[in-house]
Amino acid sequence: MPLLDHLNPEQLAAVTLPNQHALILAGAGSGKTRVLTTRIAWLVQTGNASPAGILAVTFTNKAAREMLTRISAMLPINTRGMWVGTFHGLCNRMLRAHHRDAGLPQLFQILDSADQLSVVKRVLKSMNVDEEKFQPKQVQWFINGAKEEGKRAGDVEVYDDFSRRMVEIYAAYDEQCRREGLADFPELLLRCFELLSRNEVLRTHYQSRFRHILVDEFQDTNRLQYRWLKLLAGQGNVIFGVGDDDQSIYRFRGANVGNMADFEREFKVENLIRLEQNYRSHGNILDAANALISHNRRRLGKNLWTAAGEGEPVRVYEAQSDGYEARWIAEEVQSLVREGYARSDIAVLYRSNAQSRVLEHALFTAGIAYRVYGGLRFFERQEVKHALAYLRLLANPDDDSAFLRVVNFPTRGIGARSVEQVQDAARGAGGSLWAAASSLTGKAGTAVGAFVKLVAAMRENARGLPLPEVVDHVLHASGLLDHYKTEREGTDRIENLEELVNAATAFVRDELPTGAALAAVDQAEAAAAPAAPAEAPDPWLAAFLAHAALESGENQAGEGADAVQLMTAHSAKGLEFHIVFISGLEEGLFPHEQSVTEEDGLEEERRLMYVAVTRARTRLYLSFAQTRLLHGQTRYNVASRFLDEIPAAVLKWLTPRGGKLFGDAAAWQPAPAPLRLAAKAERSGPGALPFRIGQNVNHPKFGVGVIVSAEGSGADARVQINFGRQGMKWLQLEYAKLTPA
DNA sequence: AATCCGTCTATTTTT
DNA sequence: TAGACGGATT
Repeated sequence: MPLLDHLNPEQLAAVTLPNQHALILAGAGSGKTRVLTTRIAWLVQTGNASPAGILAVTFTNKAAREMLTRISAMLPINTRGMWVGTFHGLCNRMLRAHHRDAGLPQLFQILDSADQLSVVKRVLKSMNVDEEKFQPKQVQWFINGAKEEGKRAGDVEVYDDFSRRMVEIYAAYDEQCRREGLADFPELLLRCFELLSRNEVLRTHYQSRFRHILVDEFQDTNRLQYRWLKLLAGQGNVIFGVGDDDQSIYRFRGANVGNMADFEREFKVENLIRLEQNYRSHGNILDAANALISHNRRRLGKNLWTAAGEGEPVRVYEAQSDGYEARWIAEEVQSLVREGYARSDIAVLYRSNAQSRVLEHALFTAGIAYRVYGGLRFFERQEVKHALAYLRLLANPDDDSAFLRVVNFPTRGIGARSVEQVQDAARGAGGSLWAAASSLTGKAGTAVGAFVKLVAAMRENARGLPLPEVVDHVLHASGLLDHYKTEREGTDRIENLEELVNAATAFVRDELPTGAALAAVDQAEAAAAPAAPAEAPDPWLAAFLAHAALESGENQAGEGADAVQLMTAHSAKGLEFHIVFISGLEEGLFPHEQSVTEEDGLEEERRLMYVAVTRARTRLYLSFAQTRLLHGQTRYNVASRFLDEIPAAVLKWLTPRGGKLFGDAAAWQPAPAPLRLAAKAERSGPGALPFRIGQNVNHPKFGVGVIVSAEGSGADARVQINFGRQGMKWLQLEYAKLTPA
């Protein structure tokens, strides 16, 4: 079967497994997506499954899209009947189809994290809660955490006044969302889970439909997602899970690697296949990765190998400072480009976003085009959010969040007190702001009345128009375009607003089968759903709004440009590059200092490093700096322990190793102590200190460290030394047996 | 309604 | 150090 050509034995075994639960441990670069998509194609082609019997779930829209594209290339069928999408996308699809059973309005709106935060703030205000004690972010975190545990406010355990109040806030928040017809991200999951567990008819319907459930990135699932899968699997359906416990780097947002082991145990998985052949990296890079990850205790176990040669050694560079490190990277990039590498083949990775600054500066100075990942996405821009708020108000007048966002934007003389009046009236009547505003201003002439009339007119004029024209009408009628025309920096914003019309056009054209749009279609075919009401609101508008919330859009323009790629190690997951720089390999930074106090934190950092290392195809650079400016202070760091965990045999030090004079000594200059600290040390008297600030020293018990500061003189002389993982210590010079390292 | 100023904070992120 | 945010000012 041509479908199965060019698969290696393990991939082939995985693809052609019988209809039983399976867990595929897919190492980095082992052809995971290929196995997943070929498995689906194989199931359909052999008649083991019908397209409609397949549900495949991923974490990102990008991954879902990629899967659909590849399946379409392998199978000459319409992939429409297949449910391929993100957890949130699929839940949204199900909730739209059964909104009545789920207790949601047909046009419920989806809150992204920022929207959710503003609802939380609003609730806190209305409850007169001290925002110092109950910080909105923390409340949001609490609510989402509870939802991901499958708990409603009534299910959360209360152990003190604080948690009691927290639960009250949670309850009030959920009530507010219900009133406004809103669902936040975890709500989509939880609501869908509750729908299926409470409604036997629906559960049976979907259980008998999705005979094959395929899960991508199993290690990233949270508890609720796992339970959702279990529920859908029922007794007879088959789960095909693909994941890599060594690449689990999202525990901080609820991912639970333990789900893999639980799956294996609870489903009595007998088919466990390891994909260990790596098609991405050269041998030395894999050796480095394998050795590094072998320091983790809790693993399912896996060792990557490659048929490619060992390739180049892993290059290591020690810089005096973060600035020097960045400059060196820029120079190296320049010579690579001269060698013929495309800039886009090169990635510079770092642990935290703050590090991008120096790198950007160096690249900019060197005149190298670069692109930074992260930052504001298209649908998160304020002008786009404003436009979407008008659209939301058209679709659902009860959406107070949308109302508040645009009631006075562009400014139309509705001040805080007018808004408060409306809010009071709404509270009194138990209705929405929109309802209160319309009844309050029966006699027009007031500013609020004008706003109500404006939106009502917009709704009327938009009725029956195709989606892009609805968007276009709203942009004009709302005054958003005029507003940004008068603003100094408004040109970009206007472009984005015009882009929103394009997005709507593209949305209608492509019907993005990964999620939202199909909801409208499902509605008709949903077995258990009652007939749609005669005067259905524009399903396209609702679908587009869901799309905007679920898929926040490209990070930035310039996607395809030939530029060096700058990103965090987290964002690099799933990508690959010919050349990879991992910068800032210092204790406290990578591994991050906050991680050592967390349970299993260090192992997660190591997995993150493993992810970073395995992004490289042909060449990998590791670099660190002796000093780094952090929060406006110079920090003296020691090299990351991760460097020690990579076998010396695969490393090639470009600078003398560990400060000792190895190799090309001329290339290495001792770090000059920053002036401020040097002066402080000098105050203790000339000759008092046989050591220099910033110097590497050896301590018989604590090992190698860096002198960070000093005080006192003579017998009182003390030095502060950063021993990295041993921590920061003050040592009395007289007693401490320090030797230069 | 826009601007200024002081205060606070500072891992990682998708949906 | 710098950037974001909230409150007070103009």
